[in-house]
Amino acid sequence: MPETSPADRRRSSIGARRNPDAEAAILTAARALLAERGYAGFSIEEVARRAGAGKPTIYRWWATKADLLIDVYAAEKASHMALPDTGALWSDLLAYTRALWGFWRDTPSGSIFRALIAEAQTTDAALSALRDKFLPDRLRDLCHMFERAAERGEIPASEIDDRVGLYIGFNWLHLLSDRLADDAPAIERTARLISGQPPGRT
Amino acid sequence: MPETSPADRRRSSIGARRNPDAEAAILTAARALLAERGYAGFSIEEVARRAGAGKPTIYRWWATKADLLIDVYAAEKASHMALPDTGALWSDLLAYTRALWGFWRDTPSGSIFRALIAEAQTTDAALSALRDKFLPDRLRDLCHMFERAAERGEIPASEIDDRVGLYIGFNWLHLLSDRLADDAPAIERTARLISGQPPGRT
Amino acid sequence: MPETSPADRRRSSIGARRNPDAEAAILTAARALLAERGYAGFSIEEVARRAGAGKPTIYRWWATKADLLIDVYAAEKASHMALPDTGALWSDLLAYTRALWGFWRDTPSGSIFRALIAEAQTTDAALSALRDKFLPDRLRDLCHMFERAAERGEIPASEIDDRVGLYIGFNWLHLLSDRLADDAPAIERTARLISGQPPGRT
Amino acid sequence: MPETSPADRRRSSIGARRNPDAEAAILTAARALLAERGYAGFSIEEVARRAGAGKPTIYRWWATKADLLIDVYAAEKASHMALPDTGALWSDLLAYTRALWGFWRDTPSGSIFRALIAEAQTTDAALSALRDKFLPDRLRDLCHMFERAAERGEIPASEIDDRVGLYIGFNWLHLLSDRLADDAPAIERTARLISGQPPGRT
DNA sequence: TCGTAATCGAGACGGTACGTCGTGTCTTGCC
DNA sequence: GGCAAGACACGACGTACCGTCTCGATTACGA
Repeated sequence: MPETSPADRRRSSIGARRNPDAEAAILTAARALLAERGYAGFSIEEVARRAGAGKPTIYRWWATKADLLIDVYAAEKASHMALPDTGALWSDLLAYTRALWGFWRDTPSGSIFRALIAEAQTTDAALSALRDKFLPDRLRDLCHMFERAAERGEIPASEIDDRVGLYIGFNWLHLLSDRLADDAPAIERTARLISGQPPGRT
Repeated sequence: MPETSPADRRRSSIGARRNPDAEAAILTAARALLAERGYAGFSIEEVARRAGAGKPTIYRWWATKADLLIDVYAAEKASHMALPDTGALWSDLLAYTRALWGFWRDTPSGSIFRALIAEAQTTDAALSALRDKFLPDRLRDLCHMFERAAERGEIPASEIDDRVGLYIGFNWLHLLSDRLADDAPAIERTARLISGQPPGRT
Repeated sequence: MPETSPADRRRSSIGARRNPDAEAAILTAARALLAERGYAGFSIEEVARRAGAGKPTIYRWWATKADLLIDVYAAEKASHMALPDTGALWSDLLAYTRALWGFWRDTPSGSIFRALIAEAQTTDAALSALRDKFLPDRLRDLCHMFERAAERGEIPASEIDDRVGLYIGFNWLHLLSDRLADDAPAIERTARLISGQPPGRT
Repeated sequence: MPETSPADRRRSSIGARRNPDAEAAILTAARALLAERGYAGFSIEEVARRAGAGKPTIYRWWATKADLLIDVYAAEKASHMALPDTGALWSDLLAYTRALWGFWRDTPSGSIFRALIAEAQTTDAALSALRDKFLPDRLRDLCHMFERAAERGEIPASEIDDRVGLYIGFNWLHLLSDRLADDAPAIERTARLISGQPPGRT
């Protein structure tokens, strides 16, 4: 009697369409791998191994490593980060920055994002994905915060994009150079600079 | 008569010490390779091939890829970039940014720097080098510009580091996301933001 | 009025039984593929692609690659080769060999046969098919020729099988080592050896 | 104290030249793999795994699978098969055939040879190797036997090549169709046919 | 007359192997 | 001891097929 092996839970096709189980397993495996070994240890080969998936299944749905990283990051971000609304840009920035840096430090997200940027320096497709797909999304998210500030008269509407750019650059710099310690005073000073808030006021 | 064999340009040991010819050949080859093929095509293997060097020779003198990249970038930067002194921070920034972006666009330096940052996301040694050796150098250079502005009363001395940080982040962001086009108005607006210069004045 | 959509030539099920159109399309595609790309390029995947068939349809009707190859070869051979009857074994062999080699050279049949033999070295099922189904068929065909010769007293009846074996081996050797050029004198000499015909007589 | 692990017998480079240890390990692994799993289970990947060798090392020295198979077969054959010299061609053939078939049955050599022929139907390079390198070697070996017979007057010198061809085809046919049983009477009858020896004489 | 059953095309699935590239280490033999 | 050269074990790359699966549609046939 051929007993059903307990470990025999091979995931199979569910017809001529994408299998959400496989997708989930792959994203989970990718996330875990980045958490454990960072970009250096991140390979499609190992993701496939952990997900119990075939490499072609990964390549079928994610043309480049960057596409996979973007999906992993998106899932992560959606479930963790929310834009604050404190009533003032500089305190919004303060809150958001501390949350973001913590998010980057304490979840795999920091590694994922670093991987994504590194990958973009290697592959043209990844660079395009970063520039044309990922960055605009981030920009749009953050713009809301600055638009509210503009509506409140804290900053000129014409400076929204430039200030958002400064803010993103500030965050990238600290992420990429591994300086995400929660240095509250420094973050506060920079938040004031970006929001145009003179020091001292609360 | 010592016949000059046409193919006989093998570079050999000059005794028990570093051969500067080999070093120069390696740095030159690395620079050229990054210029032609970017970080994606940059490998120790190929550098050795082009330099007519043995791989162990490279590993002997540069423990990591990042060390090699730093040397290549240093040689490059020294020979090209000078800090402007126009008498006002915002016009200093305008001039320097346009020069820097042009430098990054038109020489291999942009590729080299991108490679260095990418490498730092892969290798711990490279990350340390970037954070502890490379970044402080850049900071120090730029501080002079901002210190002069502080002396002129354009910005508070306490904000120098934060403004320099903002400025570096701004440049990194554009380099890494491949947006180095010479968009003069955008650069000018950002220069004003960073220098605290209200729009409209010259 | 049943409008004839121009692109609507999808072949569908005709009920709970084998669709002869599908079978024909698959055999045709397999034949064409072997003709164009030989055994190296012969894959079930590609056959399905060309035939516009689903892979399971192929696997349903032909358990192994060899089964498919046998069917393709059978259809091919039936339509082309006839046994000569010249009145003498050695001239029968001469005629048949030249016809066979030409057949192998000028139609896909050579490729098909080579594929079949190669496949038999990989798969046990194919080996069995070759040994127990295919080879006996060939033997039986050729035996007629030799039996007639035995009746004419050209060769002893006891040697029929051995001589047929020699003849088949001779043909296989030339097919598998890609030496099917129409070298008339060599073929004639070998035909004489196999038929026991002393040289010089006609 | 970093004790040397007992399993730490990684084979390394011995300088800029071929390492005979690696070569031997690869040939041995290839032989064993073919013995165990036949051509179906023979892959460069698995050979590398068993030999503790890198795939590039194999590809460096053997451009095609066929080249590797030829070397494995050659080593095998040299160490096992010797040409008999009984004083009569038909008994030479009898002895050699029985030895050869036994060799093919009882050592991996049969599998190796079958693999080689199969491979030649897949890859042009393998076909060339078989036709231009391997077969001529076999032919030359066997010719000696037939030349001696010609000197003794048993067969005409003009028929040597043709008879050798018949003999090789006979052996191939039986190898490829898996009929290597030691059927002494059939072998004897065929040996007589090829050697032109009338039945009954000793 | 209408379910049931087996067919069809399509294509995703987990895998294995392909042949290539780069890694960092090692050794040789010359200088 | 530095040097060019290049072999070595390793492992990732992205691709091609394998043989299995599940789908939704299309018929034929039996209840």
